[in-house]
Amino acid sequence: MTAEIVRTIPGAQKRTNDPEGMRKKVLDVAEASFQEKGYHGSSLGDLMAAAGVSGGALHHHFPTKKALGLAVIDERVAEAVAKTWIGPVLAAASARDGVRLVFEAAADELEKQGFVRGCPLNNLAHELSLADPDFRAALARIFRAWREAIAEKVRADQQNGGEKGIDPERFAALVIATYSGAMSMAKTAQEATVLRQCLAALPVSGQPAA
Amino acid sequence: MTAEIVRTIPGAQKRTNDPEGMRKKVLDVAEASFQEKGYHGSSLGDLMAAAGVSGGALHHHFPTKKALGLAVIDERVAEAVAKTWIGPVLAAASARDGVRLVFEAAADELEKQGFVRGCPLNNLAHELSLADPDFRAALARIFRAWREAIAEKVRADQQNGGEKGIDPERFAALVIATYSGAMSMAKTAQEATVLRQCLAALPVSGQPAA
DNA sequence: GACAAAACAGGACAACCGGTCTGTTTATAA
DNA sequence: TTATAAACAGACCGGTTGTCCTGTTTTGTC
Repeated sequence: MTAEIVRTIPGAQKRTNDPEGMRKKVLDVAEASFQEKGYHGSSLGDLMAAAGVSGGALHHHFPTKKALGLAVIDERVAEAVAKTWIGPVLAAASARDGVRLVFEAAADELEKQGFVRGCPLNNLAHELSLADPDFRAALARIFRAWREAIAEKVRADQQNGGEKGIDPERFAALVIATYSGAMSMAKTAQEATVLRQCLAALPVSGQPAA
Repeated sequence: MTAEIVRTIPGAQKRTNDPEGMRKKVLDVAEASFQEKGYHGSSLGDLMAAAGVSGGALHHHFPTKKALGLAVIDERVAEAVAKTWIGPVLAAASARDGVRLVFEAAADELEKQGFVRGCPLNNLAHELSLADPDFRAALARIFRAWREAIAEKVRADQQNGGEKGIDPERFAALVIATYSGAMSMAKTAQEATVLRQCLAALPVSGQPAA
């Protein structure tokens, strides 16, 4: 054992001018393109050009287009739902408050951008759920985690004496369905007002009346 | 003016063994395929084979694939929404009753089939809204007609002394968004229970509580 | 029957897509 | 230094797609 001490961690290679790896760049471009043009509407050639990546590099990190799609779903879409929905709801004073905050934040964001791309999860769910069982399973997992997080928040509120008289599972289903459908309508109409209308009609405001 | 009286209407020709026209056959096949495999996922070759139509015939009735897509949206999807939603709601005793009936009918149908294809309008809306302005406009028209029909039913109920305390526009937005989102979740989970959960959480039952 | 236009049939084509293949560079370990 | 394998580069190929083009048949009009 006259060899020197290893000074680099095996498996953690870094490129000269690419400290974070080319894989991340591809995922960034793919995530954006899948949302705007869909999975089938995004060709690998387009992604390669947009990311500045050669065909060999892309094939090295993602052997097939399906592998890239699954990576986007598992790593990016799931993270987006966790960041924009699950986190804020769990951090809010109550489930109802959290839902209202997220709806308002989403509407504000859409109006600020002036362009509605839709919900990443729903966009891919519609296109890929019936096309491939693996895609469907990956998307269903995200929906389930989303629902369970909201339902669990309601149960926690109820143990603290709040949110009486509502069914956790039903509330979670209603909230997610309404949000998804409202984003679908907003995307088609290219207008965010329907999101605020749905929020006002939901039983999360002062007067739950529709 | 010695000519005889015309005895046939110009432009209303009929084929020998095709009394209803080949155009209808193509629309039937395209409508079904677009819903299951999407617009981009349905190749003209597949449609030609499924409909038993030659390329020349298809090109004669629909010069481009986009023309076929617009025809499916304008003639079939709009009609489907009118038949399964607008009609039953207008015929019901009240808007709330109508919504509940349609939700239950949809859930029954899904459970009977054992397979969830999703809402035709939403499926195409997600795939085509951002892809083409003409598609988006056609789909937005259907959404708008859907919303206005439900809102108008609520207003009619209110003039008859019912459905007090609810905003017609908000109610319509909530109902359609919830239905669309619930169908999206049902499609991804391949299960119809979420539809019944959303119905129970909607303010159309005896106890509107979520 | 003669003529014109619509309604089809079916092949051909250029463009594109996803995947594969063979090199070349770079980093790690001995 | 040298061996080794990962990280890329870039050309290539078979298959598919949407569209177009040229014939042939049917339908309606004079």
